[in-house]
Amino acid sequence: MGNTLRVATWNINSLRLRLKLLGQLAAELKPDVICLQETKVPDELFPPHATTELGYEHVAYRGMKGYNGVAIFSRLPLEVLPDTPDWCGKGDCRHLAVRVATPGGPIELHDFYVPAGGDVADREANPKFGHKLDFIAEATEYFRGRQDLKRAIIVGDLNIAPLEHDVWSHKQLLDVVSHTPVETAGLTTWREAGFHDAMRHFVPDDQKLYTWWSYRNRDWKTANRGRRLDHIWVTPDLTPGLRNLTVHTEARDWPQGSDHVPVMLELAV
DNA sequence: ATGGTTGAGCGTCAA
Repeated sequence: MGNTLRVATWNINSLRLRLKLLGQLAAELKPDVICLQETKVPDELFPPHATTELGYEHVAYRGMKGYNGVAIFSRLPLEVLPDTPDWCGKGDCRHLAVRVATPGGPIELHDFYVPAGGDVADREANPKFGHKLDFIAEATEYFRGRQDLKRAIIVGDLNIAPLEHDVWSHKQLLDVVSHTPVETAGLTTWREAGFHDAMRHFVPDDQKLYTWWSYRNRDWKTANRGRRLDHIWVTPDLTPGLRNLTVHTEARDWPQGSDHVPVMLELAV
């Protein structure tokens, strides 16, 4: 009934290396829109036919050499939102916002790749951690300034696992970047600036939910030391339309796969 | 406290 939209998000960790896997994602989940992070490809080297060959006629990307990079593939027409902030003034290709033309009206979609923050959870000792906290604070202020926002979705690798059961061991990860109290509080404050956690809408807070398993565990499935670093948030007006969530865990076993797995939300729009 | 692995692209840096 009505129009449903299937929105997927995936930290692909190199677009060019995993084009075939992107095709597998498209075939298995059949998303209408795919948001990618860590594409690691400068715009001038973006594979020109990658999107149309997969059936996505509309594409937007913002990439740079070596690191970062975001891209959005869509079956529906896209319009890139101009004048989005240059977060922390770094020009580092961590955000892309588009307007997706759905039959039910436009949806504003934000694709984020939040800084990982380095290894030491101290902004004095580790500037990368400070950058992460500053990025979160800027994003919070930006969305606080848009209190009227409706029909909007935030997806991406936010590099923070906010809840106790978003990590394999809450106690053992309290000092580990991605699950420290200052980060989880910061991410929650950002989300509460106007969004609902669409993944936890489907999976209760007391159940484990992961989207990332480190490459450094040889047998990731047995160890199962995962974290929920990837997120999908929606504005409250969209919550009655939430229909289904897929965390495509089997993608962690794809040959030469990413350390993140795709997540897809289906919602009536 | 450390190490474990991966990708970009050729130094290491970032994750």
